[in-house]
Amino acid sequence: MAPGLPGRRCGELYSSICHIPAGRRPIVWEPANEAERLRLEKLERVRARGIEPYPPRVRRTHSIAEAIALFETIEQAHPAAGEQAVETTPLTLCGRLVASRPKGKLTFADIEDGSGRIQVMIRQNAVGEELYEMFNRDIDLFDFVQADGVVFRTKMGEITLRVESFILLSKALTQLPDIKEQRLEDGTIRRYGSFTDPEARHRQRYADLAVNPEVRDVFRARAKTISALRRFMDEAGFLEVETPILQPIYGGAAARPFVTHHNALDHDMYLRISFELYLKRLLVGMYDAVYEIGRDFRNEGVSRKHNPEFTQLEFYKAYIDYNGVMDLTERMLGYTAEAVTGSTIVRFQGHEVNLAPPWRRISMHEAILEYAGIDYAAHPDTADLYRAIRAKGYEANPDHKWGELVGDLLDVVEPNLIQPTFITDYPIDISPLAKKKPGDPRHVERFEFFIAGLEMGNAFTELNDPLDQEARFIEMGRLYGTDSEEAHPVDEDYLRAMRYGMPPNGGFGMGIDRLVMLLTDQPNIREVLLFPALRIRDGD
RNA sequence: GGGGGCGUAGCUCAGUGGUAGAGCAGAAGCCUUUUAAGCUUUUGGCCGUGGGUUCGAGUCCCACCGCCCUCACCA
Repeated sequence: MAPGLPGRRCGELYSSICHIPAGRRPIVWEPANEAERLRLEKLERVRARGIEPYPPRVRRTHSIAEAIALFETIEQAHPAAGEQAVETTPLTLCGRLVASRPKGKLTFADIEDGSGRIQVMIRQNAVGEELYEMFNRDIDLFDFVQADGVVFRTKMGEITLRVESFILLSKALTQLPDIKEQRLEDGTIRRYGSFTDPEARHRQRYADLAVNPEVRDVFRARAKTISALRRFMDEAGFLEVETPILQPIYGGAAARPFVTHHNALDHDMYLRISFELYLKRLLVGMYDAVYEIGRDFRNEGVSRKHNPEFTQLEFYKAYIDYNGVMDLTERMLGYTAEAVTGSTIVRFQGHEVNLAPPWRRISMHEAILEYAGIDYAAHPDTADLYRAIRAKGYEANPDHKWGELVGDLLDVVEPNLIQPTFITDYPIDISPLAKKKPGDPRHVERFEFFIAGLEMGNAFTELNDPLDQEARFIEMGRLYGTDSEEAHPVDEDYLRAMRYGMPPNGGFGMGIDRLVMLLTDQPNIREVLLFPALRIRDGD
């Protein structure tokens, strides 16, 4: 905030407290509005009462969920208590004040911690006039408090902490968006007020999480997803490894990298765009099955399905081909869906999909014939295929190679692939790391799989012929040679590794963010990233 | 990068070229079993930023910034 605007007085006050020389005042927070100014005044008033608003010591005997469970256990053990009040022994709870209903010398409020929410009852008689006044005058919504008391059930049937005393744990100087909840007869909760602006929610995710419990649930599901995948891989006999994120040569995908610079070594480095080439080196090193879960970085546009950094699972397993990878994929996702949602049947944006194996397997040729009505095998000439695509009314890039035109047709197919589907056997010129299909020089043993119209992952029978691989790298380099931005460097060390002998193997890569989108029914990747990439903006 | 939409109080949103509004939050008062508490009173605005048209712009025009959708890009 610029000097001279309202609230400056408080900034000056803080400057003087901090002994900042005049003219050298650093950036000091100043209240942005009347509500914040009043909160700052309250903080000073609390200090004036001789109370530290951010005390170093906390005591908590139970989480809120534990306290409620404890009460319910006691209540069930004394069913004949009748009119006799049932209550717990004294305990201490901590949490954020999220609702307050003062009624004269009695106040009902709600506090919330990470485990849940409970009503607290504060009576002037119980806590004394001074504390009671402080609670109503100086404690605001969203402050953190610690409260001692016993848990009982009110006349209205609400499990409640009857407060004997309390202390302020942390003063909130900025108000969060206020959201009220009404519990209906059937137990559902109706909410009033909302914090929904996606920009504000993503730039200030902490506020989003603080007031929107369902957003917290999304990231719990994300954590469960990753831990289920890891459990599945571990139990399937895979070794979890970590490979370099900072790489001297990037590869394994056709994406533009982020470039950075190592000062001491004085050379440029790249943030990885895939794990592939490092993980396959490990098969040369005689691990039979490896996987990695981690972040990839691609310097491309952002969209509903793309974030510049995203989380990927890749695995490579010796002595299987892409058919074996499909078997593993089905089982892995069925297992993960079950672990996260309790069922293999998942609802996503109005669709109901069943992730239980087996999934449909259909070749790219058949899929394009079925959904785009084009028999691309009947058009082996690039210009001919281009005309056939245009004749059907689809867009096509005239500069694309034959295999790229085929790949483009997948965009027509994709929205139709609602139930989990493996699309198999891709054109070779868009698949430089996959092994050729026997007896078919134009295709490789590769599949991608789609669920609810989303492309989820990519896998092949991995190419382990070092000379074929070298030829493909050179072809790639020639292809992209005209465009330095997309030039693909030849990874000589990777070729050397292959020349030592690489076992036949099947490899797999999957975007975990998209899987979380599917399992949490979120249509936008930003909703499953805690801090999605946003343009830098003043003040954020 | 192209096309479309949006940007007004802390939050969610109204607003016809003519005095900037509502609900909730906030403040003051009353209230000892409330629970979206209630009743009374009330504070709060660079209408994204900068130009322009006009007697007069939140509103119309242009540019820029940001967000959303979409296309392109993206194995």
